[in-house]
Amino acid sequence: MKDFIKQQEEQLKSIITECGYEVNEVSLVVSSRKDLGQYQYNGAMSLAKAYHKNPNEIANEIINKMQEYKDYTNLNVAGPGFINISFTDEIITNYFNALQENKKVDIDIPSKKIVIDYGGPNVAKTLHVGHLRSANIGEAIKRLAKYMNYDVISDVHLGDWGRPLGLVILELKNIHPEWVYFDESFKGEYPDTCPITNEYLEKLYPIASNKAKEDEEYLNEARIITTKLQQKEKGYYDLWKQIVKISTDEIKRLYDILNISFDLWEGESDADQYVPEVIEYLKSKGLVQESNGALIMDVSNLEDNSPMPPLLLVKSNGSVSYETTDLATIWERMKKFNPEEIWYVVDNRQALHFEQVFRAAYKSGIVPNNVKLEFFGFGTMNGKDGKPFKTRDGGVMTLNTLINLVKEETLKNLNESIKGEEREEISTIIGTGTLKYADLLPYRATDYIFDIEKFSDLNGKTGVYLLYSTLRMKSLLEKAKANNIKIDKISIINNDSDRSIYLKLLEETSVLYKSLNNKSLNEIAEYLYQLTNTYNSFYSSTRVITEENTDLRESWLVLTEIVYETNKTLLEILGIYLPNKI
RNA sequence: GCGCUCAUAGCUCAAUUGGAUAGAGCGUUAGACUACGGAUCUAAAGGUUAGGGGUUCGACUCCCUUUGGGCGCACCA
Repeated sequence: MKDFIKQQEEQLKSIITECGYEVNEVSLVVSSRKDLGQYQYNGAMSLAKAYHKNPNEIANEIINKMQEYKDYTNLNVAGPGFINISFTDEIITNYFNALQENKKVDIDIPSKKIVIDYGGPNVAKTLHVGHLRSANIGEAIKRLAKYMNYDVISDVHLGDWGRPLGLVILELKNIHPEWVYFDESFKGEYPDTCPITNEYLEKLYPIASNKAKEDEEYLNEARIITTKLQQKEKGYYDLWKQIVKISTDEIKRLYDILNISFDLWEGESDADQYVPEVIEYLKSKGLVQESNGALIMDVSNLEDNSPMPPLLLVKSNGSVSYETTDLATIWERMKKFNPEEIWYVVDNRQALHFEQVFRAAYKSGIVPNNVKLEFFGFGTMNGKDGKPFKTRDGGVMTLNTLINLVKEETLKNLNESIKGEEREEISTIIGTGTLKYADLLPYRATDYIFDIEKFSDLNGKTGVYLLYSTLRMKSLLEKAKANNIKIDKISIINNDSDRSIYLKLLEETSVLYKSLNNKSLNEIAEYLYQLTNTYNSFYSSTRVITEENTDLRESWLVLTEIVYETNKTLLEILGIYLPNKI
């Protein structure tokens, strides 16, 4: 069914038209002066400009017409021409009773086909805190878009084709030169299992990376191996396949704990097969130049007020840059899925890189102008010192460690009656929920400070608080059902305490639209808290089950059910699991 | 050097994209309740929105400028 506020906006629009004014869109917003009304309409001021009239006069014409309807109470005009509107309890309860039968509000925006690219973990490198945001924010954006009926394809876009792999393979070659992978004369079948464990693999990369920083020779060898790998040279390529497999298994394990999943597990290597045709294509368009032995493409514009560096296609040593891989990935996605938009949920620091890649894609015609490539950057998670979050001894904090940290903090306060395996499971669910909620609460693009005690606070704007409160609603409903109390229909709004919950519920749809529009989840996270807090305030002042007025008791229970269902839906959109108990 | 970005209550973050009196959480102070799950609820104090100028009915928001952070500037990804 149609959203209540949308219905009201349409009605108001026709009222304004009747008054003789033309408006494109009428938007009702929650009042910033609750003492004057529940909602406000600010359009009289802009109409005044267009019609050269006094805004106050226009506002009064509009409310005079509104008086003819039975939906409103306490209509008034204030200030330069703000129209304040309140709705009758009757129309509100009617709406929610109808909604209980129809379940979901209509989504009235056209569906779009989207490819969303987030996560971006690197094979052979340990997942660290930096990977949390992309995965967490990206996952929630994906879920939101799906909820809003978009046709979404998510792709993890593994970093599996660059120098880190060359480094790791070189290190293995130095330690185990006898392996068949490194025997050029080897003609047989390579083993079908990986010769090393993932744990060992993750230790290798930092070692190799440090060597490369100090030893030019070593770095050059790694470059050569990287190039050979990219040319799919036997042995190297086979070993690489094994490495990718064990590494991906570990990545999947961690993402699974975090309730993060992907439709596609493609990587840079999958786009590699398109690189030659992409470069040929660019050449045929006359867009490729040689510079210092490398192939580059100019992506500058006349309007640029600062120098735009060229896009590096092929490095002077012959290996492929990640600009080209990203371009080839776009090429592949256009060919396979032909999406209307491609979204990138990536660290803010990559803004320039994607600006270059997007320009190249449009300039060359790989992407037509009517397809939108969008970069949704996110800020850094910092420690209390305002610098990127580290372990106590200053090392890189792995995602695994971070999850365990939050889990331990959760265990400190977890109900003693929960024991054994269940205790383990529930603390993981609450810990990750806490972590994810805290990460989604600030606006996507801002840097924020990670403070574990604050995020796990039982009493603040936190994931634990939400989960606890939501479970308490559930338990209230179960208790009512156990006592055979009917939960069917709302007939009474008692006072401001429950009315404010209904009003808060009316805001849900606009929050979802706004959030989708901005690709930011903080609106949803904040709303979830507000709704829950409004409900808790009611809960603490009201004894529902023992209420003697059975109509009132039933109304309250239905209200509880709606809030509970709304919380469940929104937590689901944010990708936060609701445990069975806390 | 050039560019991007940020600066809001003691701390951590918001602000419907230009709307009325800038809001939350924590912390502080003062309260409520043998509780349908207390891991709760109520209230108060706390602000020259970094400084200055401009645009208009109206600015945290847009423009200019100063100061101070963060980040990025082709052969790492």
